[in-house]
Amino acid sequence: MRIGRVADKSGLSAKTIRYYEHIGLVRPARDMNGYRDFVETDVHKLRFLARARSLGFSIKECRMLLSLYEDHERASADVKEVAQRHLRRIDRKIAELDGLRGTLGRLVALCHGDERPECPILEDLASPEADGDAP
Amino acid sequence: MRIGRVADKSGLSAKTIRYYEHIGLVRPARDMNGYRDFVETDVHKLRFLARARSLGFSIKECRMLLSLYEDHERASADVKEVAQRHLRRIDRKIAELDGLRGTLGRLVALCHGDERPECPILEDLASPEADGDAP
DNA sequence: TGTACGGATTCCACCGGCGGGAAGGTCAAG
DNA sequence: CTTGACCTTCCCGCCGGTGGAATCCGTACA
Repeated sequence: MRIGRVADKSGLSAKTIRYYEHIGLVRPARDMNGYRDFVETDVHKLRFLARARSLGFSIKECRMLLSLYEDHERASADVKEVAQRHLRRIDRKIAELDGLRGTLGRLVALCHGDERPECPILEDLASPEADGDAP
Repeated sequence: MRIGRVADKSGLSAKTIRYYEHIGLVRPARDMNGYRDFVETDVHKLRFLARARSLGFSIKECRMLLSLYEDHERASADVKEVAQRHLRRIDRKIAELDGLRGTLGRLVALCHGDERPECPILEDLASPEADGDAP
């Protein structure tokens, strides 16, 4: 199967699939003419990768998950640990963004947003003494 | 004032400050010996940039905010729009991460995390038919 | 037979926002 | 005179690809 078809079936772009081969995530065979020749297991792998990436796992984590997937002697604890680490990272990121949203939301609410130059947003940026929470 | 001192005062690294000069955010003078020579307004600008970056604004947005800051004829509406766009971006990102956390959290909860190879996480990655929400 | 076209190949460059580190210049203290 | 703390420029690398150029391959059609 050629790369275009695989792209359609996996949901990844041909570019991305070539990149994944480049970094060793898949190893498709080659035809006489030099074209990549993917078999079903390659497609399956690529779908796995697409799904894992869509859940926010890094390439490195995808590599680990893939090798766990292919290791039928694996312990589910190992998989779970990878996922939990990612979950904690997501939680940290959400907390960080929530903080930003709070601060920024307060500033935006304070700004009149009219033709005048006075602007609490710029004032905060220019002198971030406090957090804007003070009474 | 030399770059090390400015780094301390602004909270940015010397590397970052050089980079900001490179992309035209600051234009410090130079001493006879070639060293950058920052004045107070440079430091002020850099603190402004550090604060804006810490709120998650992109470099491009920082550039806009800085030019609005320096334009005393500005309309606060323009500043507010930049901030609101960023706010919406943050909200989208949070929503996305919340979705990931939901899916991933369910999968992690389902996984026994023991020595056995059975693993709902890998099963989902291998065949993402549904979202895991179906009864 | 020519040729037009869709798809494939390679390679190089670029994105943001820096960080690391090499190779060297400058200056004050000891 | 040397040490050490600075400073300079320069290029490479990170992540996870994307875009584009130049070049093949194979088929369909005139």
